[in-house]
Amino acid sequence: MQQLIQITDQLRSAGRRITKIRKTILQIFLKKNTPVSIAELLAEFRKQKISVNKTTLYREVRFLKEENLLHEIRLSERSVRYESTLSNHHHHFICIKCKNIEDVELRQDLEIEEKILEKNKKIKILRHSLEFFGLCK
Amino acid sequence: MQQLIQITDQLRSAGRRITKIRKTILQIFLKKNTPVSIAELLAEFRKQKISVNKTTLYREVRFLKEENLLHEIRLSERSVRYESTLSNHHHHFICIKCKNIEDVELRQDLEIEEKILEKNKKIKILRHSLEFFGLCK
DNA sequence: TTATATGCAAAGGTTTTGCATTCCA
DNA sequence: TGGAATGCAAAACCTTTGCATATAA
Repeated sequence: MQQLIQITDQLRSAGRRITKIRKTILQIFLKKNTPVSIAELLAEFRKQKISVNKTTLYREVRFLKEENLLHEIRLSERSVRYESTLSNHHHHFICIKCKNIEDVELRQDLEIEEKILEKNKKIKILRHSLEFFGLCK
Repeated sequence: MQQLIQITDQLRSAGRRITKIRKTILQIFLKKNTPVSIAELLAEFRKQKISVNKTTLYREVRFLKEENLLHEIRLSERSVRYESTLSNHHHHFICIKCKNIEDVELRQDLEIEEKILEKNKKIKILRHSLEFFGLCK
């Protein structure tokens, strides 16, 4: 996987180590295309029979966020979710019944609206987060 | 306040009581135009020297949400925020430095995009949540 | 060999629950 | 008077912290 090598090189040159746990986390995020919670990460580790402490996962995920490799998403649940920053920019559709999360893309994204807002309000927009809620099936 | 009378009538005819606490909560939400957290509600009660327990606030806010009078917003912080459903549909801009929240409106909202998504994905969209993050001043 | 990564236990912050009591219609 | 609302304490849940130990480079 090209992306994984690129990331591990980046981390290594910043003096970080590529441990089994860190590599597994990166692989999970590169494989999944919907946002992942810590609980789901833990479950995936259990499934792969790799032992890990939840504190480590919390710490890792925060670290990867600081490295700009993950970003945070808060949906209508307590726990936070994370998603790889390497996937194309997109939004989410969440089914309020089955809680399933799907990626969605807009035909035309929000750059134009952002430019207008920046000008009118004299602000600088760095990112946005857009979620649609409804029913699937 | 016209809106308050309308709401209290609605609640009363559903067999609910208009207590001082409930009325105060409603007034706070009708006055504020940005999303309010439980901690902020508590502070506002203290300011008005009205005694209230935080459990009551959590319960009230959930009740008002079930009555479709409030809806929930999750920004990049632990606690949930609530906002009156009676205010015009809008989005939010959050300054990542000073944490200030501002209402923003799009020149053209997302109905068209929603229709396209509904058709392409065979889903039903009920609502959306859009937040911009950046820097103010 | 040494800074980085991990595990464990405990603490912290937010939200919910159970139950007894109060109070509005 | 009876159902609704409230308060209080404790529990539940998610996340962070402190510190000791292990480990990759």
